[in-house]
Amino acid sequence: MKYTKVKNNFFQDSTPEVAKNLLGKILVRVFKGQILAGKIVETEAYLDDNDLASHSAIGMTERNKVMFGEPGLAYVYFTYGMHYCFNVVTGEKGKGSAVLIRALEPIEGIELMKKFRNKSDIVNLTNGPAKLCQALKIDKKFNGVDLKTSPDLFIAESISNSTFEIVRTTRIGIEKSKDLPLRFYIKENKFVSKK
DNA sequence: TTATGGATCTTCT
DNA sequence: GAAGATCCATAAA
Repeated sequence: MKYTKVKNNFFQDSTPEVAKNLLGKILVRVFKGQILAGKIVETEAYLDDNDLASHSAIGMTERNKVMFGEPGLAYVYFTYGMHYCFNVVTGEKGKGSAVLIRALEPIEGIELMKKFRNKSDIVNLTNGPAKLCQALKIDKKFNGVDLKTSPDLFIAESISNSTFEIVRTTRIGIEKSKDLPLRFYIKENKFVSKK
């Protein structure tokens, strides 16, 4: 296999730590034998404590229960009547914390991504949480899937050892807990959704 | 180039 | 019945 999955304990660290460590890693999706892969360039942490913007802040519900599951699960939710967003469950089981993947840099399967997105410009393929779900055909079927064992959706180690600068700032697209510095992205990367 | 509003539907109150 | 971890087309400047 060209892509090597990250270790099982990768997801157990504190949520901001995992959010930071996810930068540069590869999100791999296998669709009907074809590989769709992208480098993770932007993430946001959603905590279990003192974070009103997190879905888990209201306690466990039918919608967010996956967030309270074991680290390494995929939490995929539907929002705004038309969009999916993809998260990775982190930290301790039962707490309710996760990392939202906000943007990717396409690596492989770009033609298929263009087809799914109905767009031709590469930058617009995966530079947003709902866009990357559309490009990789991630929908609610993946909610609760274990990224540690799933053959068709997982996180892989970085391909090159190239270093990059990480920017840490406040999250976007939310109304509560806006002041928490829980958004991470790769500096100077044009696939980041917003500066 | 920035601002604004519409799409569209699940979940929770 | 209201809001939402968004995106896109269109309008205004």
